[in-house]
Amino acid sequence: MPSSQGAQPADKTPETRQLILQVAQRLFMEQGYRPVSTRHIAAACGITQPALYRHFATKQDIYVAMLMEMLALLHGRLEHLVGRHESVPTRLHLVARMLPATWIDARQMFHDIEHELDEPHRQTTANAFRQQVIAPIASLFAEGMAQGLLRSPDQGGLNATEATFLLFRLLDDHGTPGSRDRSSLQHADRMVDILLHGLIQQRDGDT
Amino acid sequence: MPSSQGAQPADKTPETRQLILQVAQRLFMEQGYRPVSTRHIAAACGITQPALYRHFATKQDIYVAMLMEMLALLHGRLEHLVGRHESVPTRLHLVARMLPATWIDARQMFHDIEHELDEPHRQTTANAFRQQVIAPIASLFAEGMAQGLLRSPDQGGLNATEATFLLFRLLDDHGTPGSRDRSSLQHADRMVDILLHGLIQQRDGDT
DNA sequence: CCTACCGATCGGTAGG
DNA sequence: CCTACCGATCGGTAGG
Repeated sequence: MPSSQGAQPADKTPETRQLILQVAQRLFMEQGYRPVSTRHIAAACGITQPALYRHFATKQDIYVAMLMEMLALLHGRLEHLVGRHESVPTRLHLVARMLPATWIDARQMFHDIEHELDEPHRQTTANAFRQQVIAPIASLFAEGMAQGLLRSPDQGGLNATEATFLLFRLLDDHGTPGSRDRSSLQHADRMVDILLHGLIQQRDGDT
Repeated sequence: MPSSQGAQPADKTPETRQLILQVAQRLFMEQGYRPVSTRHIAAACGITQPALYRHFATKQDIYVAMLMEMLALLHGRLEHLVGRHESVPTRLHLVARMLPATWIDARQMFHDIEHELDEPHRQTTANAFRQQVIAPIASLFAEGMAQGLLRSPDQGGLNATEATFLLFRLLDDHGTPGSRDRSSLQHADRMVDILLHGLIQQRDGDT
């Protein structure tokens, strides 16, 4: 009996892990955490469900590992945009235009992190999100405040981190009617414009 | 055999239905749709789970009935505030201050409506929400545009419905750090102020 | 990497 | 309004 070490046609493959993460990303981003069962992921990978557990200890670990890859990708793009030699508003527009393409559905993701992960996994993802995504964007807002361009908290504005979370809420247009035919680039530009200038009519012409 | 009509100590009670809705509202608003099982609701009401089905055909029906009561309450308060003789910005502040108290967690509710209800129930709730909540607030934005106070879509602004959804997204501060010690009234005022004037520094002093 | 299976939980029904 | 129970699905494990 000691001939069964587990060496089928494709066992312990190191690339299967990447396939799982790829498939999991697509499914989790489309449907959220709960509705995507470990059996769904396995089937989409062409393996059985228990085989998943040779690469990840729990379903939560699959989700977190996938999220980490997404955050790393996003971080690279953010650093690139934030470091450009452009005005703060211009760079805010660039960031806002890039985010929805990489991000897909931030609202769903926040919901899953809050409600489906246990405390350790929640801590891990929250920290990574803060460092890789929030921090770069917040530095942009901070720069605008240092220049006197943006209102600081004591001038009726927000601190840099609050402003960043607000930007995320603005960009999230799921459930808004008419969001289908509007291009996401137009929407991003519009939201940044309103965030900067507000809805009140500017008086540079007449009324 | 026609002696079993079902008449235990407390059967078919008409007030049990109200108790169920009351309990369901508390649980659903605290935890969301999925985690609150029909057994939880029944236990909190002091009855068994199958007894629920004497008052509601499905779990979704409980949720929708509860939502309808909340929307009706909210509608009354909105009509009252919107009809006041105050400026549009003042009434927007009043509405923004009232919403979080009645609403609790709009993000969770939207998520549940989208992901946990089937198409008929989703339609029902979406229509009620649009008519009882969105419409009154949108009329306020429309009034502001008619006065030339707020930017219309062709002036870089939003139409009244889009502006209303945006207001909801602004008021939703779940997950924002520091949202614990900030009073919800302060937060509401701040968000309306930013929605109206933006984050750009106004030049009415120097700089 | 597989087959087989566990314990738990769910919404809902049968039958009285 | 109750007891008892159904069929389905879930995450995860045993054992090879």
